[in-house]
Amino acid sequence: MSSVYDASAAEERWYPEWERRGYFAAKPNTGREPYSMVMPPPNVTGALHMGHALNIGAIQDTIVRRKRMQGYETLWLPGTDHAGIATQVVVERELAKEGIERRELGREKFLERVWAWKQQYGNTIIEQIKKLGSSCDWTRLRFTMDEGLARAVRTAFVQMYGDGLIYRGERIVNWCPRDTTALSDSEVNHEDVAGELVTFRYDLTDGSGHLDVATTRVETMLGDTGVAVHPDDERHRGIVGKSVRHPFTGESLPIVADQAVDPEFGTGALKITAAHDPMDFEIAQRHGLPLRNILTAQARISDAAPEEFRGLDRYEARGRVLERLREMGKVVEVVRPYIHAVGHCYRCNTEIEPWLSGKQWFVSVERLKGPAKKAALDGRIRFWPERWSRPYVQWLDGLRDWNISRQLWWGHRIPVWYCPKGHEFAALEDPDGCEQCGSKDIEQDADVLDTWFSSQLWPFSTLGWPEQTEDLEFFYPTSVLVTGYEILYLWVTRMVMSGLYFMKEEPFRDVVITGLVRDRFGKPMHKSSGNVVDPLDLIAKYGADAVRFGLLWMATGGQDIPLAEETIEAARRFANKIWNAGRLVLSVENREGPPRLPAEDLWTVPDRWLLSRHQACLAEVDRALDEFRFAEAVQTIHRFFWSEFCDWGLEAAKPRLYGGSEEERRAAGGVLCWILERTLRMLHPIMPFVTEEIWQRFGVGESIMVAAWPGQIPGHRDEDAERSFGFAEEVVTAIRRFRKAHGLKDTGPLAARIHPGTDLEDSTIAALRPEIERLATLSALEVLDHEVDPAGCAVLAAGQAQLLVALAGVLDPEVERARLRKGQAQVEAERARVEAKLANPDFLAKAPREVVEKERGRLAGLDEEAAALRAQLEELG
RNA sequence: GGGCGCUUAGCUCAGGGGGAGAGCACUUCCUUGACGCGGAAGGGGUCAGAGGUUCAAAUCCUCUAGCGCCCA
Repeated sequence: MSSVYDASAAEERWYPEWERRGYFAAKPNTGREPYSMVMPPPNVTGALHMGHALNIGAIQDTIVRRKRMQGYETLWLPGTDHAGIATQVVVERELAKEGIERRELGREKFLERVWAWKQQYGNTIIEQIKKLGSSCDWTRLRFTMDEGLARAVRTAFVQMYGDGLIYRGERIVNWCPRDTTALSDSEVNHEDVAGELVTFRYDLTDGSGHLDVATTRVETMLGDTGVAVHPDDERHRGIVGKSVRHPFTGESLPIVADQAVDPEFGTGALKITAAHDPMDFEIAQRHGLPLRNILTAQARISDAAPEEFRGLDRYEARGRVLERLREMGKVVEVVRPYIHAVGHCYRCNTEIEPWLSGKQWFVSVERLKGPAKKAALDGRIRFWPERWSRPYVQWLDGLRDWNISRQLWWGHRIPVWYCPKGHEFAALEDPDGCEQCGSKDIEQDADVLDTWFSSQLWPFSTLGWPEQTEDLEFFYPTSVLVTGYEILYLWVTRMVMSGLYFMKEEPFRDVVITGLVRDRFGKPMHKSSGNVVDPLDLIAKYGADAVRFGLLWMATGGQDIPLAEETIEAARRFANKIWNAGRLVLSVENREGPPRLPAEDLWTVPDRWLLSRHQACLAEVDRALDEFRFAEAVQTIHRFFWSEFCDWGLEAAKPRLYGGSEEERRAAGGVLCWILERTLRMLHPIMPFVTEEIWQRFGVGESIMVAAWPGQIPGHRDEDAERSFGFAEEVVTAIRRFRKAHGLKDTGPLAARIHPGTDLEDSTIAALRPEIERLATLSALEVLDHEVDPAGCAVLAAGQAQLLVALAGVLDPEVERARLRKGQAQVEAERARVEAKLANPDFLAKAPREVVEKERGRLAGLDEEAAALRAQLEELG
């Protein structure tokens, strides 16, 4: 075994081997309890980013590998999402390079191109996910446009349509002029923008005065068809029913009164642009005001506006309209900059235009949101961390109908047909004629469904729904879902609603919400900011195990993670540490068969101590992982392995390994071997490669991946051993510290004498003298059966014992005095604190007895230490 | 406007009612037969501020300030 662990060699060796042996594949009805999880499907257009590395590579794989080892029939189902807009844009861009426009090509040819693109590039991210070591069931790989999933989407649509949950209506939608499609409310990001607030003047047609209105989109006044005021607004009493004159068209716009107007905003008069604002639209509907759509799909001024503005884009028009109003003396005020929130497309970040785009399909959410809310309130769906359940519930409370029409070509086409007689019907199979009149002249709706309409079905459509498959029967509902909070509303809520609606059961029990991986300064990673870290680069540099371990180390409490590369680097060194500990243990314990603990009567104090610590570690790791607290699990393992197993356990075993009898050597090696093997299993879900690489050398099974998760053995907890070894550590540390204080070499000759102060100390010294001598590199540790006059010696603090080191003339008394005074200061500070506590009668009366006892014991120890230090200083003069 | 999170060592962050922790960085020493990607010892913090609850508060409550996010 090389002294340096080679991560990439292990990765290349084991991943294909695991997959080849079928370890990743789940089987329904094996008699085992199911544990299932669907992978949030990344976009086919996507490349692996740090979020995937965290969610998929670190968290999800850790969960499923552990569950698999725990004996569950574990399914982790992977797949990709067709990502309507994103994919269409990618292919359009490709066509543009050839000078082709999508519409010239036609729908059918265009879709052929998209499929061709998907065949060629759609699996890129799948291959990248494998680099993380992800143990998903590739035999069940799904794509949201697969035949089976298309069937599921159609079934879902037809069922909801038949149930009256899907309807068609004409309303203002969120329109992205770049992608020329409508978006749902969830796909719009509101961002503050520095714009302008223009107040301009409409003259009353009867010449009796004027009305001032304010807007941030002054160009929309080209589509104004009225003005509204609040019915109770004193300022505007008497003008309701009158009208104003449009400065460009000369048309007269009625003044109406409506409760929806906010009298606090601006002058309290609201210009009504019915075709370009949702609230204006509603007011217009109530008062019978006309609609005038002055924008084209590309957000240019349409022919419905006065000629001088036609063809301008919305921003040009904004300037031109203001300029013209100014010329006419109609501008009252311009506030600039005016900070206000503007909707942006979540795919391309273009400013959204509220727009009337003709009839669109909507999902009515009234009947869906109640059950989804109740599932969380009743605890049938649990969020980790719990604090996410409130935003989930509140979002459902405020949820409005969901626009599912997309004016795209790539996606699931809406399965609704129309005939010339005005009939409309939804159908599972492509129909030959109109359901109602039989007319052959039918036409399918041109639009496709929102991508999220298909992904909301993911937890059951991937298992075969609407067919009652074995998979569906066995693995639904799934056990857990892991995702970032950025798609909580877009996706998680909708899966719950549709899972409850179609399956009558919530789609998962636990929802683990993770933070976002940010750059080292806490800024979001963006291509435009140039701060994107590629997980594949990190894997190449540090190994997949280190990336996983490092990410989990940082993944605390669902907080965002500022990516600290040093932590990944530290994780790589940890992998190397494990490797080398493995080398040591394997070199001394070279045997056949499973690691077996030696008979209990052969266990020494260090053995019992290490077994106890190992047990404590395992209990803590189990608890942390059961509660999805990955960082705690990682910290616990790191501390146990490095500080306890390596620094103390292996070192304390060396006297027996290298200087003991054959029986001692075998016993010591056996314990280390047994603990290491189980620790590897405990660590395998997090660091699959290095653990497999070492575990294979034990020759105890075909793969650690299919080995059992180590069970807890509470009987191995041993408080006596912990106390005893703790005392030995104190002695060793005291001597090392003394040596450093005097500038002595760590390995120079030094002898010490000790008189144990308690039975426990006595037995510890009796049992561990060789270990203490080795760890403290003492030439000898002499055991005294009585206290002695410390004249000429340094007295060191260790428990209740008298620990003496000969000053032997070579030591500088000044240095020794400084050392003692420093100790005195520390002891005094600590003593004052403890004494004050014990002087408080309330503390004595009300604190739990063990806490009081602990403080008393502490005070006694400090008193002795102080006395010894004082005596020492007197001795030195 | 409503909600949520954060503020702890030089840096990045854990912890979450009873002796302030980790990684990195820093100082000093050590080629001791797993590892120098290592070992040993050490320096460094009125746990954002103010009140409150409690025998006891970094931790619970209230408020304030700053930073960030979500929703309207």
